[in-house]
Amino acid sequence: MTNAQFDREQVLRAAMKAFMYKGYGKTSMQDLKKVTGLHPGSIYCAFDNKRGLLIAALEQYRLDRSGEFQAFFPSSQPVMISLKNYLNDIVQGCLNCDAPQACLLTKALSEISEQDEEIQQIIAHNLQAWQQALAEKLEQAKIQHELTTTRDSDHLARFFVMGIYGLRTFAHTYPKTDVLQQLADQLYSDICA
Amino acid sequence: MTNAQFDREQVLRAAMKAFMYKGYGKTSMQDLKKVTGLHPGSIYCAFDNKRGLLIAALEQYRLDRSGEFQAFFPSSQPVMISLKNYLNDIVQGCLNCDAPQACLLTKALSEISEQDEEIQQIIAHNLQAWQQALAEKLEQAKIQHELTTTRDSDHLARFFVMGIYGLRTFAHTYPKTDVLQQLADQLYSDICA
DNA sequence: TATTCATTTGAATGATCATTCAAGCTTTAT
DNA sequence: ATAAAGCTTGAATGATCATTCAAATGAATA
Repeated sequence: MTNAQFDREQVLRAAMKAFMYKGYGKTSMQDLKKVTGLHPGSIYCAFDNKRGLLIAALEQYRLDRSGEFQAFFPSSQPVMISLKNYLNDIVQGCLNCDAPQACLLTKALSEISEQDEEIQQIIAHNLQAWQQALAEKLEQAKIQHELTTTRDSDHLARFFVMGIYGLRTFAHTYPKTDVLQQLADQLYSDICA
Repeated sequence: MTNAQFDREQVLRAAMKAFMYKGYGKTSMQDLKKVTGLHPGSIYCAFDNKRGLLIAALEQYRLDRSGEFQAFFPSSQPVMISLKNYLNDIVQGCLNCDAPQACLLTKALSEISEQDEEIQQIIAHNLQAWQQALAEKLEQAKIQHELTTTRDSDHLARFFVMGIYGLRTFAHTYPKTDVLQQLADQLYSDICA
């Protein structure tokens, strides 16, 4: 019943990419067959159905992004420097049209939120975990006196993620480096103030 | 060939609502038949096809929102008061689950952007027109000395719309009045600063 | 080598979709 | 009242979709 003949991570990353590019609804099983190299039967055996594949891909996305996030914050470096690098990386990601232009989480959230409560919960939970991780970094920055503000770390983190959601949407309408960078810089300095 | 036997605006608003709720892809012609009260043949006669109906609905949405926007800024009232009211109204809109939770423009942008260049252009154009209208209001506020900042009105307007995009996405993950209001207030005061 | 068992495979299935169109109906003009 | 024209109607069409399953294949054991 279960199997692991194929590279699960590679399959999930291929599915992720397809879902990000076309959206969940418009990604057909034929598309998924093509990009994963798996035949329909194998996909159904491993993930139950298309929805199961999305759920597994969301989990892989969470793992990948979580690792990526932590890698941006080495203990050897001031937190706020890392945060700026992280933000700049997101700006670059918005401009790189070939790769995942949008975040899988926000893309899927926008598409599915009204239709599938369970998936909405998964996505909301992942986004909140990301926000919480950011809040922890900001709290650490406050403790290390890199960041001096009376505002609550949770409050700051919420505003920061809101800004990034907005930045990604904005990039869809106007993908120019300088404007996006300016917006990101403004967001960063509003956090510091 | 052409006809106007039915109430075009009413039909387009019904279609808008359906597209906002289910998304373009998942809204079937049967759904559209149900909500518009029009038979498939009539829809094809009036709008060519489903895509044509979307384009017409986007135009109606632009008209509706444009009127709504201007109504928020009566000349009898300070611009910045109107802006705050407008922002608060958006916060309420994010919480009103029954009605268009999301903006049709951003919802369609997220779903269609990679697939249909022409529709992407229409949406991007509409969003930029909205941003431009905001920039004009901010410029007016500066002239009337309601707003004292060295920052460019275009820059401010971009940051503002970015914030609203982000607010709407945030609301999908965490639709609590107080948190959204706090984020909106923060956005407003960051514009003023 | 022969046999058994699990996996892979892709064609078949049934549902749903956007779109079309010919028949029926209403309206308008004479 | 009659005829012509256009509009409404919803069943039919052909394509595409997610999903299934029986046959083919390969691996493992004896």
